[in-house]
Amino acid sequence: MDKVYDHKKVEEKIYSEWEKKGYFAPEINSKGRFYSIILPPPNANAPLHFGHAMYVIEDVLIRYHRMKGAAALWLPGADHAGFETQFVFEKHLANERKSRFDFDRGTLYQMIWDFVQKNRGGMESQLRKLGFSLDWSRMKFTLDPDIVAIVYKTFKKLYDDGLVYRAKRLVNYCTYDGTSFSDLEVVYEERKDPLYYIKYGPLVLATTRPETKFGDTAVAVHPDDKRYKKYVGKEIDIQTVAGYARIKVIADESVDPAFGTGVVKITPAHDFNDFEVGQRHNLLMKQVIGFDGKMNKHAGKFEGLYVKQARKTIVEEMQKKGLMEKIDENYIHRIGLCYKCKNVIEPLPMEQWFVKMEPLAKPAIDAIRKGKIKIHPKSFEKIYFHFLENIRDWNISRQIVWGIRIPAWFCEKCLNWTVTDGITPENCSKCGSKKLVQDTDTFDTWFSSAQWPFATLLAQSSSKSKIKNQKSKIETSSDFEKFYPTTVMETGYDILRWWVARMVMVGIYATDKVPFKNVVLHGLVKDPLGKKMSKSKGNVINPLELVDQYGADAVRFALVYGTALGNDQALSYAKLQGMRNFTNKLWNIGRFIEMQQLTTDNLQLTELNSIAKHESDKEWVKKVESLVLEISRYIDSYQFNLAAERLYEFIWHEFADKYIEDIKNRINENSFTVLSSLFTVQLELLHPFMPFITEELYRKLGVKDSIMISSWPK
RNA sequence: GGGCUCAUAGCUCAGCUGGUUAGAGCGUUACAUUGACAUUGUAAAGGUCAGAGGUUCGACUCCUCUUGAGCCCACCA
Repeated sequence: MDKVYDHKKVEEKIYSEWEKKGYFAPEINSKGRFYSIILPPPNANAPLHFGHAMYVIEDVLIRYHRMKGAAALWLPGADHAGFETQFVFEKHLANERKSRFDFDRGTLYQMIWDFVQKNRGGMESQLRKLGFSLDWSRMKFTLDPDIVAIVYKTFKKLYDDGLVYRAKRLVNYCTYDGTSFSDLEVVYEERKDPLYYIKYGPLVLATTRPETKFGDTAVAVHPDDKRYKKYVGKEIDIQTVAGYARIKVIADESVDPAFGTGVVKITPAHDFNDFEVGQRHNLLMKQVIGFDGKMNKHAGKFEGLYVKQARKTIVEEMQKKGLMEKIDENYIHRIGLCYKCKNVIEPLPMEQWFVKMEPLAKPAIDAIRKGKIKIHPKSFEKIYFHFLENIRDWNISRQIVWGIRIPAWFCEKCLNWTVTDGITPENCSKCGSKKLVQDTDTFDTWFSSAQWPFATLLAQSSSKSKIKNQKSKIETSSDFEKFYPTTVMETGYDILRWWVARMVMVGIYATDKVPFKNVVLHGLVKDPLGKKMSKSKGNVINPLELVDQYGADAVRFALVYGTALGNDQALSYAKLQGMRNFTNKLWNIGRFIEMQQLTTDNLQLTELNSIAKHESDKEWVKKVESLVLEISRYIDSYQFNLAAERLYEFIWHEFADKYIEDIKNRINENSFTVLSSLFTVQLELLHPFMPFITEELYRKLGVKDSIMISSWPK
């Protein structure tokens, strides 16, 4: 054995051997326990970031339960990441001075498909380098035909149950990216903007958006506001930059009498609150801003101006005409931005597909309350409940091509929509006309992601059953029956609402079962200075570079060591180095044992108990016995940091520093058997965390061909 | 406005349902070591566990408040 452990010599070789031997595939006909985790599918198009390296927690669980005898499935997948990917692709196009509008839908889709296929393997090989024991034979992609078929079925079911509806509502629209977004995809930023006090006939109102005044269909005051009581219900004459107009004054509870002058203009087509006021008072919706971000024909001479320009021009004109009472230049408010391109989100009225969330949210809330699903750490339950108890309907259509196209056809004759489970209909379901046009929109990526646990397993079942028909009858059980609900859903807490909550809702709806029994949430990995890693800050660290430098085992161990579940951590080079040193320590314990040149059987703890002769040896057997219990308990309770810390402490500072030093002077065959067997046990305990070096030492010491076929010590 | 998390040795952090002298890594100091390992060992210094109050026989650990840091949600025209 070399004096120093070199991970580069072993990791890749070992992983490919494991994969070849099929160690990662669970025994589907097992009579024992089934254990399953679905990997949160990384973006197929992007390299892994440090958050993905945290999936080491899943590998720890899978390897642990596999060793304990469960048929343990860890199913990998890749996400098409609809908008994210199209966004990247469009940047790519822009570099070539092209845009998506230069291509027809089919061509564009094919181009993105090729683009993604080119990049796709990267992510998969990175997962391998991290040592993740994923069952690659069950790999799934969100755009696989069998997955798409399931997504369609769910959509159809939702539609048939009246939970999907199409409506003209205000949506969060990014005029730069040309698509609408869900509420979660809007980020807010505090800004200082002018607050304009505009004269409206006898009234004065305050607004930050004078350019939308062409879309005003009412003026509102609070019902109890004495100042304006006499106007309520009446129409007032106002002078505007475009001439004279009449507008209705209404009373609505939502108006805050203390804000500005207590008078608000109501623009139902361009403000979420105004839209609701408009619904209550039956107001007209008048759209004055187009999807291109420019003022439309209702803005008169301002038509064609971008919102910003229009605002400036209108303000100037109002000032000239004496319609501007005053301007408060220091008004601070928060405005919604596109999470991706950071342009201002424009609330625009648009026909979209929505999912009614309340009926879905209720069972999802119950599932946690009744303990059918447990969230670890528990403190995240509050966030979960808060989201579901205040949930709003989900806009699931996106105006992009990269994704699953919505299976809905519009009838040009009767204007009705025909929804199918994916099959192109020949006739309109209402009037029978053949003049059908498919919706050009695609699903929000998260709509398919929300179905991931059952979709992946159901898709596996169908392909498996095909094999079944051809071959034998042994394969009576499908993946879905065996592995659903999955045991654990492990992911970053930052997507608890985006993903986890939606999986629970859609999962229960589609399958009548919770999609998983436990939610395990890890924290964010930040840069060494404690700042969030982001491309724009330029502080992104590639996990694979560190794997290369310190070894996968060291990186894995560093990520779980010293950070309690759900807490963020700053990457630390000192820690990585420390963990790399730990691998070397292990290596040298192995080397010490090898150098004794004594052959020995590797005995189980129970056997050691009876053969150990020396008092001290007996004690160490007991110590390791209780270590086994301790580590098991820590893993069972998702306290991975404690398991790692304890193993580190014990192996290095107790076993190596004390026991080995003690035994050096009195080595004999009996003691040696105890020592080396105990080391084997420790390797087994460590294996879920550090799969490579434990395997290499196992082989070097001649315990077995592979640690993958050994079981958790008892 | 609401919520969550965190404040423990110089630095980075552990410390489960309250119970012996509060722990680790890195760093620091002294010594040792060509002997499994310098990616080493032994030893040492270093903390009134943010502050105040409360519950308790007993609190770093539970409760309340205060201060400070970070994050999330909502959103006011």
